[in-house]
Amino acid sequence: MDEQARIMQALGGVSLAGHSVQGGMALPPPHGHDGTDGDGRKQDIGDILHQIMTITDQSLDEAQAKKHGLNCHRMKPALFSVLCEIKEKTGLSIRGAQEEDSPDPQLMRLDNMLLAEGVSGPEKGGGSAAAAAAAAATGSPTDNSIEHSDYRAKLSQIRQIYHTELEKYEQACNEFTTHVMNLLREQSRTRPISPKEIERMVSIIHRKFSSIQMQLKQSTCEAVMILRSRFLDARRKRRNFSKQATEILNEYFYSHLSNPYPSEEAKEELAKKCSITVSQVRPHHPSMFHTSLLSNQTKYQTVSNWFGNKRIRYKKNIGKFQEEANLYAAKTAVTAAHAVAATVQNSQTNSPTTPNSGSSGSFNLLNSGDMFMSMQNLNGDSYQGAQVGANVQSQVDTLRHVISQTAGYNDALGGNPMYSPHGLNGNGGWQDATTPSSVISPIEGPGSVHSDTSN
DNA sequence: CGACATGATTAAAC
DNA sequence: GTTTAATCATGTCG
Repeated sequence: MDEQARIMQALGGVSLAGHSVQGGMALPPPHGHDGTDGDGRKQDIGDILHQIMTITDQSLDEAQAKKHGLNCHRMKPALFSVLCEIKEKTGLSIRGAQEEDSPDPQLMRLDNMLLAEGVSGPEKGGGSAAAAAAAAATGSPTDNSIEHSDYRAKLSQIRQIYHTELEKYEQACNEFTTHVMNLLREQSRTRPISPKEIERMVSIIHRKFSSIQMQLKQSTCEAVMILRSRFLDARRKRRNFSKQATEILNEYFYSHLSNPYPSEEAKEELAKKCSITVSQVRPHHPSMFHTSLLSNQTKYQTVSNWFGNKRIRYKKNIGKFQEEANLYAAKTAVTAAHAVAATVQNSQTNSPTTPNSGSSGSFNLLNSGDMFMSMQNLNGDSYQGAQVGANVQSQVDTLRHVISQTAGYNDALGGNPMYSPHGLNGNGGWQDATTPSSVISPIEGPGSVHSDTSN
């Protein structure tokens, strides 16, 4: 304590001497007081500085009183201008030290992640309640959709926490900033503070708070990652499709046997019909943070998987799928027959058929005449497919199958194929559906198709 | 538990 | 980018 006082004393002396306080500075006129000797003045200044330096050690009331005393002190203006001068001289170096804040790449990465995951972006779908409602709305809410809504709920929980925390931080930051600004404004009465300085202080505070926010963002990202990895792990456990779903997929497959490559629209339609939810959809490479940016190709990956597997497995062992093929062919044939009847009626009532791709529930036919032609020609194996649209082709596939059955060639014994996989060419690939130049002869050697059940 | 079924993943070809 | 073919990993059934 003694030493501090001594330093204070020395400091006062030096600074005052160095800056010609005693000379031309705007000191209060000496005549106002009786203490006109230099020593007394020095003592006075030393006292003031000492009070300033030790102001933080005192209680609030005491400090307040001292502050008031200082503000009213006759030496105050003089000290103020001295401080101004010192500041002006040292200000340059401070200003030079100001660094430009560059956008933090780490922070940007975190922001992008949170945005991609829908944590920081605009609320979509109305949160978990909407997700649950959507899950309930689908005819048969599968386990997957429940799982998915669970995921959504958890995500929205994280989202909520993140937002409240962020808001808290922002509020605290603002409060603290105004507090500091008030303090500085208050202090500016005793010491010179430029607006630039206040600005700088504010930016420092903001930087500090944003570093805290970054921690929040980081931990939020981690939480999402953990949630996501758990969710993906859960999905990794394969779930078989519902019976209805496989039925729908099989129906499509066997009615498009000549070209079992559903278009994107068809896949979408099938996915919808099968209630294959997004939870059953995942990017080809299950890397993090991509679901919200799913492209169309990956969107119906599950349907594509199914068709890929089906094609290869069907081709590998057609014999094994005979029964299934017959079943679905017969099933679709009924629908087709109904469609034919409907079309006949339609053409009679002079209503033109409008193309309605993707809706396998209602077939579109060019006209009834063509359809009958097709059917007749099928028996004669001279069908010209080029004129017929793809949707008709699917019915042709089915009908041909049925007709081939009723035509009575060959028996169904010993696993012999009831109909030949006409869409399949000799090389084991599917022909182009738009140009089924000629139908494979039904009198194909049974050996060429039935063959092995070995694997 | 083992065999088979089936959805997903992968490399390679296109 | 898609598809094929092989393979993995899990579900299911007896």
